Order: sequence, then C-alpha cells, then structure tokens
Amino acid sequence: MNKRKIPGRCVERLIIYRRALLQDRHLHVPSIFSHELAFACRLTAAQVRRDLMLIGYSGSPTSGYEVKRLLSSIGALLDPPDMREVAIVGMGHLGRSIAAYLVNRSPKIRLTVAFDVNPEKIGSTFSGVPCHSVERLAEVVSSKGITIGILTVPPEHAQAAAEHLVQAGVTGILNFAPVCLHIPEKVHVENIDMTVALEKVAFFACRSQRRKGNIDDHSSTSNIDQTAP
Amino acid sequence: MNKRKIPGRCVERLIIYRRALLQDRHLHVPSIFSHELAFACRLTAAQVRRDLMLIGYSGSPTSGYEVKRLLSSIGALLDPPDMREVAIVGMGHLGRSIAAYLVNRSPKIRLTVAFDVNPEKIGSTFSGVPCHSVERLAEVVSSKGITIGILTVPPEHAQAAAEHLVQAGVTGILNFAPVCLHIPEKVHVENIDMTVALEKVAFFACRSQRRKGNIDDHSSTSNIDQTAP
DNA sequence: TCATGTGAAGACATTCACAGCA
DNA sequence: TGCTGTGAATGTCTTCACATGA
Repeated sequence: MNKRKIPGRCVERLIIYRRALLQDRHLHVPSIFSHELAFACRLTAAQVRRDLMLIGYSGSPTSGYEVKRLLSSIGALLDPPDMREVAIVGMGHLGRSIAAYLVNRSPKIRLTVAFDVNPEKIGSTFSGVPCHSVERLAEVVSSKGITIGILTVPPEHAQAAAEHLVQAGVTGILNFAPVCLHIPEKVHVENIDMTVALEKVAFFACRSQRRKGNIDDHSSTSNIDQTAP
Repeated sequence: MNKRKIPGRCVERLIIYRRALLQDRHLHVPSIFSHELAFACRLTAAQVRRDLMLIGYSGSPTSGYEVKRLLSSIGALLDPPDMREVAIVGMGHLGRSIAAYLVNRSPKIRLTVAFDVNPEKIGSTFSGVPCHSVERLAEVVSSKGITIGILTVPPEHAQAAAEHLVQAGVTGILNFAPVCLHIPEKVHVENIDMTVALEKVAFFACRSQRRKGNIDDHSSTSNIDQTAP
C-alpha cells in the first residue's frame, strides 16, 4: 500500500501486467491465473505472485485473479491521484516522434508542452503539443505545475536542459540523451540510451550462429530484460 | 576475458565507461582514477574498480588507469571481431528518427537495411539506409548475414516481425514495440519500452514537491538507472 | 488435484573495508 | 598519503518448495 517500499523492478512489471490485462483477450475474461499472466509477460508464475503479494492483492486458488479488481488494485498503486503534466525538451526528429508516440498513452499522464531552440518550430504544434522557446521553459513549467520532463536534446545540451528543468520544479526526468546527468538525486532520472542498448544487443547476440528455419522453440518462461535497469 | 561470464549490468557500464573516456576531456589526458571515471558516469569508485577487475584490466595505485590502454581493453571485450550488420523493421516516424540516431554510432555496428510495408517508402532511402518491402525480409537478412534486428513496428505486428527476423537468422533484437516478444530464448532481446519508462518516472517522481531555486545539490555518487533495467 | 501465498534459500549485485604498494 | 585490487559483508531480487484451502 505505501508506495515507497515497492522496488523499481516490480513497478516496471506492474505496468507491464496492466498493459497485458488491458488487451482484449484478457479484459473480456473474468479471471486469470498467475501462470497465464506470467506467460503473457514472459515471466515466472512465482514472480507474478510475489509482485501481487507486494501490492497487497489476493486472488483465489480456484479461479486465480479477478481481472477487473486486479486492474484497479494496480491502478490504485501506480496512478497518481492527480493528472501529471509532462514537458518535452528538444523537438528534433527524435523528439517529435517520441512526442507522437507518448501522447495520450495514459489517462493520468499528459504531454502538455514542448520546447525547442529553433525559431521555426517555436509557435507551432506537434501532435497537438504546443512548442515554446526554451527561454520560456522556467516560466511555463513552473506556472503549469509540470513535474516531469522528457529530454530529447543533443547530448551536449542535455546537462543544461536537465538543470533548467529541475530548477523549474521538475521531479522526474526521462532522458534520451546518451549522457549521464548530474542532478540532485532526489530527482528521479530514467535513462533510455539507445546507443548503449544497441551495443549491448550486439555484444550478447554473438553466440550460436543459427541456421535457418527453427522457430519451433516454445521453451516457456524466461527472464524479462526490461530496458533497465 | 571469456565474454560469457560478464554480467549484463557490467556490460552496460563498460559501454558507458568507453563513451565517457572517448570525450575530449578524458581522451587527452594520460590516465584517470577510478573515482574520476565513477563521477563522470554517476557511479561509485568501488563499482568501477570491480567492473575493470572483471575484464582483467589493472591500473596503478599512483596514476590510476591509462586511458588509451583501458579503451583498448574494453574494446577487446565488447567489440565483435567482425562488423555486425543491423536491419530495422518499421520506417514510421519513430523508425526513421531512430535510424537517423543510430546510424554510424559505432565502428563495428552498421545499420545496413530497412523494411516497411508502405509502398511509398519501399525503394527510398532514410539516412542513407535503403528501405525494402518486408516481403523481402527473409531473403535480404539471410543473404547479407544480418544478425541484429531493430523493431519499430506497431505493437500488433511486432510478434510476427520478430519471428520473421529470427527465422532469417537474427540472434539479437532491439525491440521498441510495447509488447513482450515470444521467441526462442537463445535470441537476445533488449526491450526499450518508452511507455513503461514514462509511467515509471511518473510513479517515482511524486515525492517531495520542490520549491524553485535549489539546483545547489552536489551530492555525489548515486546509482545508475539504465533503461533497463 | 491444482493454484495461491509465503518463508526460506539461492542467485545476483553492490558496497565496505583493508592489505599492499608506490 | 592516497590509490588499487579484492575478500567479506551487505543488500536486492528471484526462485524454490510446501502448507493451505477450494
């Protein structure tokens, strides 16, 4: 119940459970067993049960977990009571496509405003999100009570942009720039570093060179590898 | 030395160490101490020393680690002997900007070819990468010996696209689609799930609401929070 | 019989703390 | 003195295994 003691990994999985449960195939079924949910998310049944235990949800040994009730339990834990507003800084190609991708993904999280240095972009809207000059960042972020920032600026500007966001009152940053940000540790930073991810895949992909035509492997549970860690 | 026993987290950090070392500020200095490298990467000095121990690199207590020699040690471990070719599937806005972002990032990893279903995109090139029809995926991927696939297709097509990639001989997938892929576990999958990351930031960002004007915090070492998880 | 909830064990990752050395 | 390298301790996360209950 008290949010602070839920481990980060568990939060990620809860988000994934919710997404799986919201798919038609699960949403229109009264209940689901731990091993079914585990299979959908590529985890073990024990992991699922442990996570649900952590959020204080109980199922029944006969029918498993009630989907609707489980969804509201997860929502009660994950969703903030109030709407969270998000700003995105850097409206290059990456920023624009990420904005388009993330807009309207969650009922409690709204991408409200964008910032860029390029005068041609200032004043226009992208995916319905108005773009301002970064010079107005502090003013707009504070006045709208924005608490989350997405960084899609070039690496050399990421540190400065992050500092501006923090100074304006942001308490969480989703950083796409391939740099390590130096900001107060009370601000939660989530790094999405595609260059690292690609190199990591390249490193781990060099085992058994596969001959073609063996998609027959249906080995069941394996571990999640979620971005993150 | 033998790659298989290096933990995934450590690999991520090694990639980050290398990136930090390649910055001008470090590249033009003969040597670096563990705490300096740690600071640049927002880690602890002990963590850095432990990681470098794992790859069998030794520094000197007086001058620390020789930057150039350390770089080649990391490269010897991370870099494949041969060039790795990468295919990207899905050339929507996200796919195109990710392609632009990842092209020419690493000397040993080359984004070679793209695929899409849209006839208007087939035949053109994006960031210098030629785009083919997905119908030719198996043929092109096998013939070019491509071993890594990037998935930027809509979620409902991700599973099928992943299976095609695996069947064509891919052994590593960087998946941007917000779904859990069901493929043989010998294929390394790295998930970059922006929707999960954003919700996670929103969850953890709701602590102490900050008043403005306190960027003065210079508290030192904290943990990495790399995408992944 | 089969699935849940959970203590205990195990695996994994990080940090501590100190010997050894220049 | 101040660093590295590393055994040991600690902390975190995952899996095992079984009591319990329908």
